Amino acid sequence: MTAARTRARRGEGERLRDEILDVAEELLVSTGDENAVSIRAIAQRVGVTPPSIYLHFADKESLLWAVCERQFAKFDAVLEAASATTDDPIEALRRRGEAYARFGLEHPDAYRMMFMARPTVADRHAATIDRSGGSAFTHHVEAVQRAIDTGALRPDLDALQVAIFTWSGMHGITSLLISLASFPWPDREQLVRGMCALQLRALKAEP
Amino acid sequence: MTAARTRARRGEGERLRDEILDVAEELLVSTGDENAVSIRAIAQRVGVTPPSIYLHFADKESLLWAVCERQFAKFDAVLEAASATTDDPIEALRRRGEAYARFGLEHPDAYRMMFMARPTVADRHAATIDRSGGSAFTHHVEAVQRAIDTGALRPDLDALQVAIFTWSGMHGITSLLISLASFPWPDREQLVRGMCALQLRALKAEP
DNA sequence: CTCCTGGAGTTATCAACGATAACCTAACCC
DNA sequence: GGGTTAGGTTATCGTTGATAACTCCAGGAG
Repeated sequence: MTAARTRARRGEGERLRDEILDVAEELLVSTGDENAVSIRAIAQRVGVTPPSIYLHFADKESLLWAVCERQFAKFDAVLEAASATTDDPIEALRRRGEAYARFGLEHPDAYRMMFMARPTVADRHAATIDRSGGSAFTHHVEAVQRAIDTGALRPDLDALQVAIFTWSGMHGITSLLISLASFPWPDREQLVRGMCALQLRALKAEP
Repeated sequence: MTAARTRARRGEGERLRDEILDVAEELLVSTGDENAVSIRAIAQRVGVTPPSIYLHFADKESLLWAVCERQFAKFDAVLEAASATTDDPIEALRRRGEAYARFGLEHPDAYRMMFMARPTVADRHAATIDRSGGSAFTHHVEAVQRAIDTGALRPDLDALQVAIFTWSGMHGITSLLISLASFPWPDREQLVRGMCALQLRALKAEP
């Protein structure tokens, strides 16, 4: 189907690994259906036979987690970029929150893999999560800490707990919007902004 | 494997349907793995051959949604019971929230089906959701409205929006705890209570 | 130039899954 | 007591993830 691949040279085996990841990612976003990402579909698109995949990935799950790892990097970059557009630590938190939801709604399948995966799956690949998701979470905790340090948020707050709460809030609205498509939601943007505002209201220092 | 079934009498066909649902539910909670709930596994446990399942359910998805419908009924009952233990509308909201999280954490697979299903799935069975999940949501909106009407929550709030926000918040913490099992969470109970408190703080009327 | 090692990828095959078509059969009604 | 039909079964299909065993060819050693 796809143009015949020329066999990779010695030591160039890694090339196929990257191609597989590219195709898997593209297949995921273009079809918008995780089930469409089958080992066979990937192999066909890459121009290779299914067993070749297993030369580079232990199983399908590992492959999907490798894709996930890439997404985490993008995700982290997007949030960091969003919060870097302002000096106000509260405004930075707001922009992080809105960017979070936007990322999830624009890449629902990636988001699903990152934050709504099966517990068994997450367990087996805990190391991957720690590496790739960990840095994004750390950045979030730091952003919260800055807001506490400057007195913008209540000083009695614990940055880690606040980070978890705000994360939960934005994850809640994002994942519900993704999963319950048939629910009669009001305007999405307004919901996201409202959720951000609600949480900040509870956390901001009294004037 | 299982004791040989005696063929159902005329008009008792529905009996098999119920047995299938019982087994599917039991399989889901006992294995804790949605993949373990295969048509074949169910059929074997019921003591019947796989095609018989299709006499009562159009396909696997419909079967799972029927299970889901039962869970929604339980879920709604649990939340209503929790909020009925107090007359204070704020306390009722808190108890609803904590009961929500407890239900999710105690029945993670059921919770996953109810609130974390695929959008395509949710779309095809939108009617089912509206019927079974709708009443639970309606009850929640009513609880919020009571709190607004008594002046416990800020009077400028819209009950529907507040219901969505509080739902999102509790769903956020619940689903993250379910999905990201390997994350180094602090104490679960404390997290859940903290999330409830945080949201109520933002919504309560000024003293 | 020849040999031969080992990295790269294929062919053949498995078991399990969801689903369907075609068939059987026991229960009930007249 | 014989047809009708609800309540199943047998046989089979296409697809999936996965593995064992083979082939092929680049490239270094002699």
